[in-house]
Amino acid sequence: MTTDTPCILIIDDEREIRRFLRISLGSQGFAIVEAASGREGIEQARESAFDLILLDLGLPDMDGQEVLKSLQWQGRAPVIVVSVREGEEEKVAALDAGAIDYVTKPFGIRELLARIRVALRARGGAQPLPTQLQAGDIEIDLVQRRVSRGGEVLHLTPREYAFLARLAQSPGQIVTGRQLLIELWGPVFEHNTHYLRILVSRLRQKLGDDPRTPSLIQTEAGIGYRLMVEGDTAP
Amino acid sequence: MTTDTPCILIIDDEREIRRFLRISLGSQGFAIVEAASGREGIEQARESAFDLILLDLGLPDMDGQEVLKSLQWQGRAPVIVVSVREGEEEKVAALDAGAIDYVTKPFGIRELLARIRVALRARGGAQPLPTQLQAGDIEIDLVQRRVSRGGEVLHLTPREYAFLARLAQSPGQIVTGRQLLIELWGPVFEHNTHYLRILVSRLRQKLGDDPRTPSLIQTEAGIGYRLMVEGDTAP
DNA sequence: CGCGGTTTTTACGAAACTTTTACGTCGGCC
DNA sequence: GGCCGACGTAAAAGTTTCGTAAAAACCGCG
Repeated sequence: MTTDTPCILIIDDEREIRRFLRISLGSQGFAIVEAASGREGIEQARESAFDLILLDLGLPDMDGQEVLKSLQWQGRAPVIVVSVREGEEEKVAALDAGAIDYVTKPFGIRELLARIRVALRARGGAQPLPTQLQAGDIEIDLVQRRVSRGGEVLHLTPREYAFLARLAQSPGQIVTGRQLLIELWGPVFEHNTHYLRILVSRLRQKLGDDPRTPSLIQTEAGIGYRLMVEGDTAP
Repeated sequence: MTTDTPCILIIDDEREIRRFLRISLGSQGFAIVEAASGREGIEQARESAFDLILLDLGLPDMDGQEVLKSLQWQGRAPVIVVSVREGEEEKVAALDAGAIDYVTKPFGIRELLARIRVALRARGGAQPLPTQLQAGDIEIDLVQRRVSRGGEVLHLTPREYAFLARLAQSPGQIVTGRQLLIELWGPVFEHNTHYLRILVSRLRQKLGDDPRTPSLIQTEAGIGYRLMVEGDTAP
């Protein structure tokens, strides 16, 4: 369940809403399962484990409170209620019935996404290693601001770390030399490409990466650099 | 801490709001502590453990995001943001900065109470924060406000202890010099970096830590400091 | 007021980091 | 082959950041 692609169950009877959510959430890297009725939703939730459930309270076949209650079992996924009803009593009832959040339609998708992130953070974020990625025998921990090689901690200068962290934020993708210069030094330094070469040289030495056959920091001549990673655990 | 009377910290500059919340929440059996400024709030939060923090983003002395960031250490209390600003960007920024909920003023007190119950409910399953940690032959007890070396209690000045305690609250992580200055001295002292150097120098002497090969307080030049603790190499 | 403990100011040598400078390498192309 | 451009490496020079000591200002307290 809590793999690199969080799985979300959407329980809503309106086809349009489901479509909207499926597209919006899907583009954020979530796996989506849909249910068009309370009965179907409860069934789905029983059958497989989800990381989060989005529940519309205004379902035709069952009372929202009933559905909420049915979703409360051990090891359940957190439920965010999405509803047209703004009444305070509704909200209190839903929250006290086990929902962890209540969003009223129409809602901003960006806010909903942020609240989903909160819910997922609260659920799996208890572990002390949320944003960590591996590339060969190199480990990059963006929370602890630490890079280690085979368990041994490496000491990187601020610039070196900033460079590596920037590449790590776009794992596997090319980052333009120009972009790196602008982001790390400022727009004025856009053309000081030799800064990058020196930085990369020192970094490769510290990381133990052969520039002839680089397995970590790859040079794309005339373009920029890219960080090769394996099975990245993106946030 | 998590006894039968949950303790809530209210950070808001408006006296009326504080009064209203104190009465409303107090009648529900919560213990209330108030802070009228961001700085005071951060201090309170650092000194004692709360079950929940209610934070107004529109504080006069500090930027809301700054306060929120400063409240994000290990074993922290969940933060519910209370704000007059309705903008979606504001909400997203606050939620992504670590808040677990965002309520816009004016709010219904019943809804706020329900959301508080949700937050406390979620916290129940959280891991107990380490109030005592070891680093080499140094022992730090955050409850008793005591630091000892090989069983012998060390005498630290208030500033020295505050510094060490702040590092201890994010064990293994880097704490920015800027952040330390803001949290220990106030936003005005953001650039007095030499305060930190002097403090660290005296601390290392007392703790018996060689600055050339520090095993306790590690300097990350240009960034900040980090406290090395037992088993810090992330599993 | 004077006192002990603490914080802040002041000053300077040492260390770390960045930038400059210089030179070597690889590969394409006339 | 030899020139050229893009890249990699090494070491020196320059700049910023650190660590430490000592003196001065501050502060609560008897």
